[in-house]
Amino acid sequence: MTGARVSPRKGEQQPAAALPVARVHVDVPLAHLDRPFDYLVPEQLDDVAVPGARVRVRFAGQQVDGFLAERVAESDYGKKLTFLTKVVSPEPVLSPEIAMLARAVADRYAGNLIDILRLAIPPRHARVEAEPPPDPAPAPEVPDAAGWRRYPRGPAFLDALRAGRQAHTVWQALPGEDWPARLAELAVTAAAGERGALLVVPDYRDVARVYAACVALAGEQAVVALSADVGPAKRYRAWLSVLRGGARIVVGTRASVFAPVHRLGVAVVWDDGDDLHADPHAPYPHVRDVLIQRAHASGASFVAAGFARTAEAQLLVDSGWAPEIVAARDEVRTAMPRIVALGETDQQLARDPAARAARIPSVAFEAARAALAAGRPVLVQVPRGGYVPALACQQCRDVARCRRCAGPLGLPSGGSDARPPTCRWCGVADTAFRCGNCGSRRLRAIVVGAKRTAEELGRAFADVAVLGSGGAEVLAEVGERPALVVATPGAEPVALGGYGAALLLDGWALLGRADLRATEEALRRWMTAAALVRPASDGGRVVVLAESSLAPVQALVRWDPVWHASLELSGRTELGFPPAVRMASVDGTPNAVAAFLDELALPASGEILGPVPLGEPDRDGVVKERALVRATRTDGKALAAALTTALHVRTARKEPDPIRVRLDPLELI
DNA sequence: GCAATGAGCGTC
DNA sequence: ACGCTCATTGCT
Repeated sequence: MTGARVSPRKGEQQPAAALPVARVHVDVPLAHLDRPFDYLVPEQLDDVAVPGARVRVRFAGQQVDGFLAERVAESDYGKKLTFLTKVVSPEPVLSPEIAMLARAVADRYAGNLIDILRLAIPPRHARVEAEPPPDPAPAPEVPDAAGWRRYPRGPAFLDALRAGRQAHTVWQALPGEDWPARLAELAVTAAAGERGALLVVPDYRDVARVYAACVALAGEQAVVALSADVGPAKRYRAWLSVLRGGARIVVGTRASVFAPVHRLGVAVVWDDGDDLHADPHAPYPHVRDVLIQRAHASGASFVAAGFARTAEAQLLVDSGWAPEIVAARDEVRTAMPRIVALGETDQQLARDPAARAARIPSVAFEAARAALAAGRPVLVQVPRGGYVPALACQQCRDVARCRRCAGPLGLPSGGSDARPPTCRWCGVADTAFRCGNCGSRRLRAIVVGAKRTAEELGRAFADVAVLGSGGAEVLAEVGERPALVVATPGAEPVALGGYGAALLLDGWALLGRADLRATEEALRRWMTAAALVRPASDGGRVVVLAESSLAPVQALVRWDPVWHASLELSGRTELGFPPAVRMASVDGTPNAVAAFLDELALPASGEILGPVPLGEPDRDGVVKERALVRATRTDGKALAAALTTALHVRTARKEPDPIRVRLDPLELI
């Protein structure tokens, strides 16, 4: 045997000569298996088993998909390794940058890496992968950015982008702003300096508008639109052209935050308060948070932009991390429509019999009539169904809050009317409610219903076309002619030349929601609609049916989103809610929640609220529960780590009842 | 004293 | 969902 070459037996595999160990992320849904596993690379697969490739491996007796993270010289596993089964494709779809980002995001949300990778990397389409890549687009010219001169710090920000300096900002767009053009200018400025740009917007209508604006400045080759709404082949082709460096500018919806843009220069989120920016699948990452994480890791600039401002964006401004870009008050006054608020007491009904039948206040009726007479469309914003009713103070209409934890009070469902109002968060009944704002002891249930008003409004203007936008049928834009455009929030079509007037009829529905973000959301939706209306000097008018003493109503009338966001943030700080603290909701069966909380090793600042019952019994008669867990922002990482560890313990023990953990959830009921 | 059977657990 | 370990059981 000495000196004899050991020839491999038939069918026996040999490991690759160099870097024979592949570290693989396997696609299994169990939390405690969220780490790389080592496999041997057979010599036949040596040249295709590249870092970032999709692979298949045998794992616990099954063939599973995975991503090859890296090739290393040896394993520290200590036992015998199995060989990779196959390399699905040598396309390096998981770049090191995205792998690091996905890991950071998974950790931030107490989730699995593989769940993030499934979101970040679209399904493969073999035929598209085989197509020859298009020629890379040349760097575009620096665009003219005169539109940014209306904002004092705007040109300086563009200078930073052009020079490739990292600069973060929170931008408040002026009413009527052609914001897709402004975002395109940011992106093309970065691209002119051979850097990439990522523009993330709430929905596909916005993608189409911003894409068109970018193409107008930089040409078709330089831009791709990423959205799950297009077919798999088209989607993978667009994504691959980003991966291969063909397109520098990406416009997309929430999953595009992970687009493998080369040399990212600027990452922008438009309207970060829109709940479409929160991914609905575990671990529920939010666009704004991911882009902040990404800007931090890659040296890119970050922009949160919108007509309104969230408390989260306000915190970025207040902390000094993202100095704001806002127009001067004079500029705001010139750009905005005339806005009036009508509370229930000021709603003098119109004299016109048809308008009286529609229960439309005369001010609103007159605004609509004047706009239609001038040949312009009128926007009517009506509420969507399905809001959770809550309790409010009879006197000042402030949402009734729990004295212990400041959660919203509601009437316990299914019981008799005699039961006292109970906190939806901590479950404590409040038998002696007293309003924190005005001291009144009387409560009222908040009622929803204004859709009929809009329908009847059509009858009041019998000879005018009524167009609907909302639900399944959403209009992108309407023309420059008289029409009543009835839309639910988020589905407002853009009007060429602007609306002549807008009637915002959903005040009670928006403000009455039993939600922490109800006022912020109301203002955001109103501003989004009101921003589509012509300036006051051009006859533009907005009527909102809500009490003018309320903070979001005042913020709308004065067009002061910054003031409202500051107020909102200080309120949340006082109450101990996000973004002032880090909070997690923990949902599951009562037993599962109790066992999970028992296992949870909270950081020093950690605190548990609840659990409280959640909704109605399911078909097994079990009422799910929700607990809220909070910690200081400094302890945010420790909180996420503690939640992750507790989840590991549960999946490792194969506990049958699942626990759902969401960090900083949008809805805190 | 030791094989046969099954529950539990890690998964490379 | 496979396949390994280890404990318990039952029989010599």
